[in-house]
Amino acid sequence: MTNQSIELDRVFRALADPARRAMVERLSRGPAPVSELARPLPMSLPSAMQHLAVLEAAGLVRSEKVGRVRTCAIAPEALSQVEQWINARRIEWERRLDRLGDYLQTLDSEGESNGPRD
Amino acid sequence: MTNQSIELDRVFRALADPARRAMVERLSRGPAPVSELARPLPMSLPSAMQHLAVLEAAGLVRSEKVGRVRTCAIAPEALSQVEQWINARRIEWERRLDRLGDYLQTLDSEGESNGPRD
DNA sequence: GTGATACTTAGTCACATGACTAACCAAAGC
DNA sequence: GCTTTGGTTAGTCATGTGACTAAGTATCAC
Repeated sequence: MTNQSIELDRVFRALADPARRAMVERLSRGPAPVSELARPLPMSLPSAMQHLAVLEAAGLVRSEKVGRVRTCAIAPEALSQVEQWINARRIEWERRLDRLGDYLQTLDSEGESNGPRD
Repeated sequence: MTNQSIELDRVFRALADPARRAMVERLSRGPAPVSELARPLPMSLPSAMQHLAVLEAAGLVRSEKVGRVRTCAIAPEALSQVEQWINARRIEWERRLDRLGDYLQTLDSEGESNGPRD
């Protein structure tokens, strides 16, 4: 279990909740205080704060308190990790499908000439 | 709570586990029977099957049983949903940062000419 | 300095998750 | 046909998650 893997765990898990995704969506459009993030959500403020804590633990959100207001902002680096993982998978299966395509085409050519043409 | 959102929940949640990601990684390289997916994992076969069920419920994996062997394959469509969501967020914050950049440049120009030049 | 505002902490509770063993079913192999 | 193999189901259990209320702290506005 690498550190890499544990971070991915946290990021995927953090995004696996509509309330938390709503917060990320809001923050993608600019920084906001806790109360503004919590207001649209159908839950109490403490519950919303818990979600926020999950996002911060995953590195998706940074926040800073000034006076009595905590302002939150998105931290895009964490998302790029997810993108990289997905891209790696896509590359693997596309390469495989290419090989498969080549193979099928080979079969096809062999069919035309009624045997391999080496 | 849209259907879209519920699907995203399931996909993110499914990927938030190293055992399940390992299965997806394996299947990206080609189809495999249940036992091959389970073998490298540090858990019993029934536990592995449960993980597999989560992946299937999320639409990330399809499987078909022939004889006594169930062969699993990746279903790439589900992953593209995730990609789309992440891209949408990136577009939002990049647009915002562009606007911010423009604004800062405006301030800069105003500084040079010592006032707005309209 | 008193009250409202903006969080924060603590404590509780229901339910979901993820692991296990044991037992079971059905197709192969001999 | 009996055994092995590959998968499945059932039932149990510990832990994690996500919600709440109540109460506390630290600013800010007057």
